[in-house]
Amino acid sequence: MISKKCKYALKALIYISKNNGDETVLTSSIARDENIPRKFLESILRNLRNNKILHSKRGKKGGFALLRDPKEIYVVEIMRIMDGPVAMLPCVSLNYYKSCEECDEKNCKIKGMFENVRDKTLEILGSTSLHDLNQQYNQKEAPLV
Amino acid sequence: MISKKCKYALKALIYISKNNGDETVLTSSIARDENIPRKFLESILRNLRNNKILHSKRGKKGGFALLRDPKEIYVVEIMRIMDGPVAMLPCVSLNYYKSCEECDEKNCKIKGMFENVRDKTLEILGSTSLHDLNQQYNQKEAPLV
DNA sequence: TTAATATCCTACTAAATAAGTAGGATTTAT
DNA sequence: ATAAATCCTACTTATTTAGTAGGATATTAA
Repeated sequence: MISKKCKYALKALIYISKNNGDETVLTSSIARDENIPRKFLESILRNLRNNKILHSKRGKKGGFALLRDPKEIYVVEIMRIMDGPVAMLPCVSLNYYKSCEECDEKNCKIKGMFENVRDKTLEILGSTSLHDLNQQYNQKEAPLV
Repeated sequence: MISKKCKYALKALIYISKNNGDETVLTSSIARDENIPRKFLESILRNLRNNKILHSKRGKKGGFALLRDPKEIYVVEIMRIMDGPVAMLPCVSLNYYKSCEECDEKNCKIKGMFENVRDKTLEILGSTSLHDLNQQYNQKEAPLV
């Protein structure tokens, strides 16, 4: 499971992508339309700004906007910022590797399988952008060209 | 990330599969060889017994054994027992479905992608058995026949 | 220049989950 | 009878999750 924080982040970014003229988007608009607690959302957006996904403008007529083209912001990047590792085992994480300590990694019987899960997961999360999600992403087994 | 409890369960079951003659296997042997705290492991094994994965024998010469052929116990079943849902969103879980409440499921922009992740993940976890894991599972992109 | 409107920042809280530990009751083989 | 197991309940401690509270700071526009 991803955290609510992470889900809120994705929803908020999709919202900002959609309303992305030269205008910035208000925290309060996102909070209202997406049913996200405003103060909680504030801290999420500030976190995304600290991680160079958003930029912000303070004061009246302020708000948030994307720093990059929505076609170049991939879901996996957001998930790593918000929740950390995507992998199911610490010893299999590409970005947050940690040894399992109690087990002998060379002879671990479950590592291979979870590497496989990680790869399949990253194929999707690493190739789906905010732009894709706004296009009503849907590509079950047969991707439309 | 899966919990340590879940990882311990998998390691223990693989261990039991391996040592599976007519003999039962002792909690203490597993705990020693796999570096798992014994009392913690005890409760894990009892949980697996309650869920019809293991049967147990009390008293001297007691221990645990599989109730089924290791070829017919799939990783996904163990993960669901120990950690609950495999999916990344409650509204996308096959076995633990829950609405997201704050969002309109019909028009959710992230649901489709996470259904996809779920399907790819289940393809692996639902087809890998304890027997497979004992055969030093490894099938990156090119599965050996 | 002042009022309104935003983001920014720190600290706090409450509930749930994770990862165990403690201590003994019960059962079984010898 | 005794030793060796599992069984069971309750407790603990730390971490994470999901926020809330209260104001400081910056910006715009009248």
